[in-house]
Formats: sequence, structure tokens, C-alpha cells
Amino acid sequence: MDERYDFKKVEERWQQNWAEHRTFTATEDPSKSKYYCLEMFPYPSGRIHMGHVRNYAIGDVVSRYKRMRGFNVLHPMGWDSFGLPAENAAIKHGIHPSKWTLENIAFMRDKQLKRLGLSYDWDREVTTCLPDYYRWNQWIFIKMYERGLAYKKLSYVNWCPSCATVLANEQVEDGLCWRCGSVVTHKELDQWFFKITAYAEELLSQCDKLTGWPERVLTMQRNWIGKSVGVEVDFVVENSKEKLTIFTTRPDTLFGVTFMSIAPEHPMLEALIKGKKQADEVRAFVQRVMREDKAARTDEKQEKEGVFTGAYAVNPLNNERVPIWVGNFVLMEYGTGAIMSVPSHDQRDFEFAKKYDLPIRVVIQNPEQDLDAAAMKEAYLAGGVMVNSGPFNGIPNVPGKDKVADYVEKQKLGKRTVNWRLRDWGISRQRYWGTPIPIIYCEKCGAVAVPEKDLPVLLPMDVELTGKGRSPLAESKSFRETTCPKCAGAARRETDTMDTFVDSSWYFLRYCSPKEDKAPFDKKKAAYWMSVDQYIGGIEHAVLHLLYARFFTKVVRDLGLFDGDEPFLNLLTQGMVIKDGAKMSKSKGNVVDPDFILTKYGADTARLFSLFAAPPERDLEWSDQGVDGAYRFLHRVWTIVHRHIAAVKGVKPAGPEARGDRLYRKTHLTIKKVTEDIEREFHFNTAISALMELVNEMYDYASGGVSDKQPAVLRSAIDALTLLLAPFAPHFAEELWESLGNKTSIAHASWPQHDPEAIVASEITVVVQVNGKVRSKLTLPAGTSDKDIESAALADPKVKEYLNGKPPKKVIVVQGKLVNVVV
RNA sequence: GCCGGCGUGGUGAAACUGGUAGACGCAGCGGACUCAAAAUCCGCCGGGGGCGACUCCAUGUCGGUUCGAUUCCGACCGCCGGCACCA
Repeated sequence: MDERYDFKKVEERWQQNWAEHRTFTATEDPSKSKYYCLEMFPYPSGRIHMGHVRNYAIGDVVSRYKRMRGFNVLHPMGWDSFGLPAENAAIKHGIHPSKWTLENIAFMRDKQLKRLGLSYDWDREVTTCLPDYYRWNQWIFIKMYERGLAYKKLSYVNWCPSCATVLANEQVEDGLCWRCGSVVTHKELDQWFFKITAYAEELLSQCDKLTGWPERVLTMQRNWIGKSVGVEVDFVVENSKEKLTIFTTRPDTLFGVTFMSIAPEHPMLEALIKGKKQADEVRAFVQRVMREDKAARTDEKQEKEGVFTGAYAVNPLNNERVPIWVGNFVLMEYGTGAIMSVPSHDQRDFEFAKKYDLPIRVVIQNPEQDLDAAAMKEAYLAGGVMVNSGPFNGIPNVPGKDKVADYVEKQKLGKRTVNWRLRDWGISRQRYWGTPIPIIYCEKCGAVAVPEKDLPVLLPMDVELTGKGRSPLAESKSFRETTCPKCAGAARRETDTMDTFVDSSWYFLRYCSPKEDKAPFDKKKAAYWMSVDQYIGGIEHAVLHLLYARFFTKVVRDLGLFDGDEPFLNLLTQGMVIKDGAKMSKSKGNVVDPDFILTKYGADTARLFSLFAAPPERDLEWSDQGVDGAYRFLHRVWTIVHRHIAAVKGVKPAGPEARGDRLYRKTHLTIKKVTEDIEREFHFNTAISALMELVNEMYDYASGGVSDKQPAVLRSAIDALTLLLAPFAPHFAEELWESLGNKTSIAHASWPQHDPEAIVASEITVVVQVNGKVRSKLTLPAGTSDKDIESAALADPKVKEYLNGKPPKKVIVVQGKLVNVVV
């Protein structure tokens, strides 16, 4: 009887076979088209979860499919292995972060990922916490430092008290730490930054070229970069030579300025209040505002508050004297930290003016109904004609913006400028488990980059991790104390480490030549493999990692190492794996452990289910019964193939002579459908359902007993089914492939092609509608002319009934498909 | 508030450029095999009405365009995500 499919034996056997034969080793070969398929590399937390399984299953189907299509496929895997959890484990369990991390990697690689049968070239494994990788972080840092793209500045930074480290703006979500959820405070620190703003314009404009990216990711990137075009205008402070510079996107409202507001941190504040009777009140206000944490400070619901400084400035357009206030809503980081306030045409200024009884003057007149400043309930934000604006009166405000800007520039009162929401990327972290920043501070020479020959600056292994006090590196005397590379005098090392997002900003380049020891990567090899043709990962990196990686790609391009602008041509953001309507998490207790599924059902079933249950970009609802269904399907395939294997072995697959056979036709329809579903949008769920239909057809076909021509048709169906299944259930397909008498791996077999003539049906079913509703169906020979279809439809008894002897009003014929009779 | 996405059976989902709504699977129901169960195989499976051939209603809601709308347009409702005191 039917032999049962023993997944455990089969999967182990093929995993071993692939390793022995180095089936997935990738080598540069200019004679072949390359395909670089990449999944976002994991943090070695200790165990993989279902999200990983899904991510890698998707990437593996793409890789295996492209390989069978004859592409030279690069499909690597590695470890984003610096980061805080390793340090926390060290504090909690007394195990060194290095040991903890490397043990996790070994376990996840050998006991988990390898069991999934993923077609990785493991020779290219990249581990970011090892010196042969992170030395190149340091090397790139130095190149950036030399070019002014890495710099140090004293600034207010986001501080997570729980992680005891600085966070980049991208790592603060709703005022909370992205990792631990603590309320982020701000702190003034001397920190290293990467000048990502130097690439703001390019990062924004090239979003348009990323046609292979989901629209929502591009929108998020555009929002994050946040370009705004406007004018800087200098207001001279009364009784002073100082100028207060403001930024505005509404130069058309310059004549409506009735006061100014500056940020509590503004550097001119002290000078403004000096000797004024308001000084103490202002200082108290500033102190109170600055004590508030980031979340409270930037909450829009926070009431707008302010205090008059006692100082005045002069509006250079109309020479009017306007009071200068300090406002809690004015941000020092954006623009110039000072704004002109036009309550008539800005809602915030309007509320502020109402609260403190400051004057309101209309300068843009509503064409619908004249505005009365005293009666206004809210600011007027729409367009209109400029009024109360001296020489600009009567000009529509939109062209007025340019006219005022021209005037400002001509009179040298200010200049056009662009402001970005994007800030430079703060990369200093006061933590141990990261790349040491390769800088030495010397009393005489200042900050000196570590010379290239001295790289890597090794992370010392003998530090104590307590989780308290200063950064562990700052406590390590042997690390801290060194000599100046310039003057050989006593010096100290920078003890901050780099944000771990630096590591993941260029790892895709490292995969091209992972053992290169003269440069971060081999230029020629990168030129062959890059860009990544398909990148796959979670949406949570839409801004963070993807923006940083784009930035780094442009930096290494400008360093002359790489000839491309963008790292990832196509991006697939897969949905989350959820269960009972919620993301799997320990706290919710709805986690399904991949190990359990692998043991109970095997890798092919786990892969098949996660690919079948939903298209990749959508969330996937985990269902235990659904997994059973995938398992059953594989057994069904096993059974039908083995029922006929004796009869078809050695039989030549059917060719064109079998056209017209119903299984032969279904086979070729399936080849077409599966191929198109993979090519178009990676809709693996419908590809798998097409395979299920083919199998159902095979059961039906074979149930009547095997006739003369059937073995060849069955053979071609079985061959196609096995090949089409190979990317989804690779171990299973290899085993069948071998049983069918093949001697080489199915991984490099050719993807089947459909015979267009085989899918042409001899008969067509034409739907007959009356007034758009289906009333009948006609079976007609293929190739029946529209005219004949029409007369057949009109002769249909159902149609006659509706026509009731009268001629039809109109008849629409859709070729070979449908007739609609309008009565 | 601005931007993006999504609303389809009991359920996960299909339906490619407007042309048979619900493919395929899960759950459920019925049958075959079995002493019995499991496994497997076969069949049914949106809702209402009718013995029946049939018929009416159904893709968040209300309109529009069209011979024909899940698909296009407009308004609204709901959910998810991003940005948000950015001057």
C-alpha cells in the first residue's frame, strides 16, 4: 500500500545533502544574470519566532524560484548581534555578552534556521559583533569624520533612563523608548552625529525612483524627512545690534506679525532679558518648561504658554515694533528656534494671542467674506488677497509669497531657505555591547581619529557589567587610557559605542565579499551583486533601518566604493503573524513555538502553511487547523504520486500529442498560474491553491483507472507538480524528484514552461445575461464567432422568455465569454 | 488635523486591465471503508422563499457612471498604520 511520508527522515537527509554538495553556494559569474534576495537579518535573541519563519519562508521561495529560472542567486544570512539584550543578560545572569550572543547564534543557526531548509549560502554568514565586521564600522566612521559627515556637538539629546543611553530621534516613539517603553527625557550631552541631513534632498527626491517599494513606506520616509521651503528673515532687536532670525513658510503674512516667540533654550534669551524687570519671571518659566520630559513637552494637547521677555524687535518690512515672548511650543531644534507670530493666519499664534490679549491683524483677506480681526474665532488659513501689507496690497497671497521673498532677498533682510524635519543621526551610545567609536582625545591635539593601521579598536572583554553608573567602557582604565596617535602624549579613548543601527546600515554590502580584509567590501564583487533585487522584512523598519541604509549607501558611493544610489530595488514588507487577533507575544500567552511545529509537522508544512494562509504583505492569522490542512495536502501529494510511480517511472512525459487531454490541460494551466502568481506580487497563497487544484484533478483523473495514454500525461503532471512545489516544500520535492529517477538536485532544475496551445479549450462556456443578470449558460465550440454566439444566446429558451417576442434593445458580446441581452 | 492602507460567507481568503461573487483551505454536515475509532476517499456547504424547475437579496453605508460595479467616481461610517505645536 501507500508508503507514508516520513518528513523527519526526508528533511534531515536533504539538509545534509545540500550542505555536502554546497548546493546554495553563490559565486560571481558575469555570464549569468544575478539575483540578490535578502531578508532582514535577525537579532540573536536566543530563539526564532513565527515572524522569522514567515519572513525567511517568503525569501526562500523567491530565491529558489529565481534559481530555477536560471538566475545566479545570492541569498545570504547573518546576525545583527550587537545590542542591549546581551548586556542585560550579562547583568542578570553573569554571562559575558559575547558568550551569550555567540551561543545564541550557534543555537539559532544550527538548531533552528537549518531545520527550516532555507537555501542560504552559509559561507557568507556575517556577524556584526565580531571584529572582522565592526572594524569596518570604525573605518567608515573615520572616512566620514574626515569628510565632516561624522561630527561631535553638545546638544539636547533623547535620554532613556532605563536603558541609560541616548536615543536617536527615530528611536523615540510617542515620547517613549522604542525598546523598553520608558519615558524619554532630554539631556545636554556631547555626542557624535552622522550628518544625514546632508543627504536629505537626495533621500527625499530619490523616493520617486523607488518604484518597487510599497507606497506607504515611501510616504513614511517622505514624512520623516519633512521638507519645508520658506524664508529666513532678520528682525533687529530694539536698542541692540543683535538680530533675531526667524524661519517662515508664510512670507505673505509678514505684515501681520504682532509679536515674536522664541524657544526657552534660545541662546539670545539671556541677552534679551538682561536688566529687564521681567527677567526673574522669564527664568522661572524657562526652568519649569525645561524640566518637563520630551513626551509632555511635545504633546500637542499641552497648553500653549509663554511669558513676555520685556524686549522688542523691529519688523523689517514695516518697521513696526513687536514684543518678544518666550513660548513653550517653540522648538529650538527646528528652524532658528524663533518664530514670527501672525495670529490672524496661524492657529497656534491665534490661541496664544487670545490667551495673552495680543493684537490680531488680518493681512490675507477672505474672498468669500471679509474678516474682522475682533470677531475671528480661529485663524484664517486659506488663500486670499494681501491687505494691510504696504506695497503688496491687492496681490493674491500665493504669488505674494514669492514677491515678498524676492523683496526680502533684494533688501538683504534675509534669504530663502529650506528646513528639514529630519535631524542628524545621533549615534553615541553609553553602552558596552557595540562598536567602539575610533576617536582619541588628546590634551594638545584634540579629537584625533584612530589611524587606519590601528583598527580595529577592540572591545575589551574584561569589563564589569553592573547596569549602574557610567558606561562600562568609561570604567575600564586599560581601555580608556592610551596615547595620542599624533603627538604620542597621554590621551584617552572615546568610551561611547555606536548605535547598532550603524551595523545594519551596510551589511548587505558585506555579504558580497564577507571575508574581505582590505576594505569593508570588494568593489568589483559589490558591483556584480548589488543592488539587492528583493528585500523582505517587517514594516517596523520603514523609517529607521531603511532610511539609514539608504543614507549609508550614498555615503559609500561618495567614498568611491560603490556605483549605485539605492541599496534595495524592491521591498516587500510582510505582515505580522498574529493569533487570536493579536500579535504573538509572551505577555499575551499566544506564542506558537516554531520548534514545536517543526517537530510535529516538519519544515515543509510550516513553510507551506505560512505561505498559504495569507498573501505576504498582509497579517497572517495563525491557525492550528490550517497547519493540519497544509500537512494533509503534502500527504495527499505523496499518496497520489506514489500510487502511480511504478506506472510512470521510465515513461516519457506527454508532449503536444496530449493536447486536448483534460489533465494535460490542467497541468499547463497550473504552470501558467503558479508562475504568474509568483512573478506578479508574490501571491504564494493563490499559487499554492492552484497546486491543490491540480492535485484534486489528478485524483479525479486517476480514479477511473489508467488507460493507454494516461501514464505519459500523469508523468508530465507529476513532474510539473514536483517542480512547482520545489520552492515551497523543498525537502518534499527533492525526495519525489529523486524517486522519479532524477540524479541531481531539484534546486537547480529548470522551472517548467507552459504550452500555450495546451491550455486552449475545445469548448467554451458563454454566460448569458439578461439586463446584467445571469440567466443561462451556453457550451459552444471554441472559436465560435461573436455573431454566432449572439444568435445562440437569442435562441436560448430562457432569453426568449424574457424577450417575450419583442426584439432586444441591445446585445453586448464579450468575446468567448459573455452575452448580455438588454430588453 | 494631514498622509497612506483596509472593510467580501461561520472562518483564512479568491476574483489578473469593469464581465458567472465566494476559487483553494479551515470549520461544519452527510456518505463510503471499519466490529469500532482514527486516518483516508467521495459529496454538500452565503442568506431568504419555493416540493420543484427556479426566484429574490447579498462584497461597510448612501448615491452616481455603465448594458453590466467587489473593481471606477462622490459623500459618509468603521478599523489599522505613519506624521503631528515643524512656524
